[in-house]
Amino acid sequence: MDDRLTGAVGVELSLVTVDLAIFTIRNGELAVLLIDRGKEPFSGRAALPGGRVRSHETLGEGAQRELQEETGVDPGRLHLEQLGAYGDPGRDPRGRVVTIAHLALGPDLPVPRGGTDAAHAYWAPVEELLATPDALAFDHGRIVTDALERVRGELEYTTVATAFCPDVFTLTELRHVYELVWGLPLDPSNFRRKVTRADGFVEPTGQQRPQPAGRPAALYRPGPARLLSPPFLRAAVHQ
Amino acid sequence: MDDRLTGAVGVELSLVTVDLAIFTIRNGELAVLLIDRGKEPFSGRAALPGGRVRSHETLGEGAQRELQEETGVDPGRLHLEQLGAYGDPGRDPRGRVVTIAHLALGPDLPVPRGGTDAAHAYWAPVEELLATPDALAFDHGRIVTDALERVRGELEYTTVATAFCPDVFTLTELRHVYELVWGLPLDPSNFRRKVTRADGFVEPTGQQRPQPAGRPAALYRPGPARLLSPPFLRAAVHQ
DNA sequence: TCAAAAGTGTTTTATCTACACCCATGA
DNA sequence: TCATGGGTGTAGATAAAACACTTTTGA
Repeated sequence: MDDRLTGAVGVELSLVTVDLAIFTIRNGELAVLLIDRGKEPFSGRAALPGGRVRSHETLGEGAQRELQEETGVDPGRLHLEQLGAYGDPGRDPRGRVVTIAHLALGPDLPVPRGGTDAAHAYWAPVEELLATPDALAFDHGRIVTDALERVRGELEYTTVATAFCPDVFTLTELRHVYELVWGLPLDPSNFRRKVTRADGFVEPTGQQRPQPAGRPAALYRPGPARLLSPPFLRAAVHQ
Repeated sequence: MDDRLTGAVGVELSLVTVDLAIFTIRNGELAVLLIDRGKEPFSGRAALPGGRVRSHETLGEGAQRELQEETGVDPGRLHLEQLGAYGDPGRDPRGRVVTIAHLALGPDLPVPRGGTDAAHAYWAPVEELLATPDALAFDHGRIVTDALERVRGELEYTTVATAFCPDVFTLTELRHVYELVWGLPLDPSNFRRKVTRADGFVEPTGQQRPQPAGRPAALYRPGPARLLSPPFLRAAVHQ
């Protein structure tokens, strides 16, 4: 990322990168993966992981490769989608850099190993980050905000919430995902009804998991459906 | 768009363009603006309007400029949003070209004037286009498909449908937008109720418009709301 | 006065919300 | 047997779907 963008003035070429907003739930809060930049620009500042798209790969493949490089996790276990392109002329002081931001969701992942060019990689609580949007390098604060808004919306009409859960999970765990991402409490019994009624959202495994206290909980795995019908609306019309 | 992308191999630079899927409703059907390409590659094939992003402008500004160049319409009257980035290595035979596809919606626009590098520009019915997805150059068939799916979804939970209407419109005209985009009939009375109940969707002007036959219709203008609450769900659970 | 399109009302049905209540387990 | 969390049932409010019905105009 350090090469000077020698002005290809006539042809107006750009450097194209992918950046990743990788969310997970750790210690009961929503967290995003950050790296501490070891190089200029923004040396010492926190940033989203990312890197150049190589000439032979698609944008999605580039994002998947960076994802694996930064987290060391099998990308097949993560939900990955494109968020959007960010290309304001001033967003990178080195010159024109257009980044294709991606959004990844995963279960509580192992502490990431340091990426190739990343000195440190660590999970940062999203809540703190939103309070100080300029804490991140480039326009990455904006990207995190947009990514979070995307996730909040997608929980309403898709089944991606299961991407935050391990292979098998309880309905209480799934409800915690909604409560943490939306930042509001949900009625346990109504949530259970909606999830089990929605076709293909979750499938019972037939197994149970003992709890620290109380009745053991039934375990479920993700179902085949990607879209949620009917959707879960987070804020009904409340006059 | 004709310059050879002389391989900047070491630095892997890309040409960044914007492409526009501009939808309107003409003659009772949904139409998208196409141009006939006059140059290689895909000379003679139809394509979406678009062009290079200039070094000083944001992606949105580039899209807005292309929009004005192709349609000659004040961009303030159109709804414009980013759709997504398309950058598969093989999508342009000249080399790596990443395009940031945008989506624009507008009322029945004047027949577009030919753009700068576009021999012809014309409105093509979307329905015919979907039947022959390979009719378009590059991956533009895919972009049109994705754009249409985006519009269909946004009608459910936003107020963008008014972007298809002129400054003032009747509720029947607004309903026709939904019916055309979704491709299914809606109950007029229930539609009316939902629209007028939804806060900030439309505002009555107090005026009326005589109809070719029957009672004159009340005229409305777009309201201030951008999000629709509660949303309009197109296909309820019909087990 | 008739046709046509706008606009209102009503009935039925489904769904959401809130909350009471029961179940299964460990201590 | 008690506390704890999982899980079920139910009554009232709210909204959606279907469709009958009324209103207003031009011919």
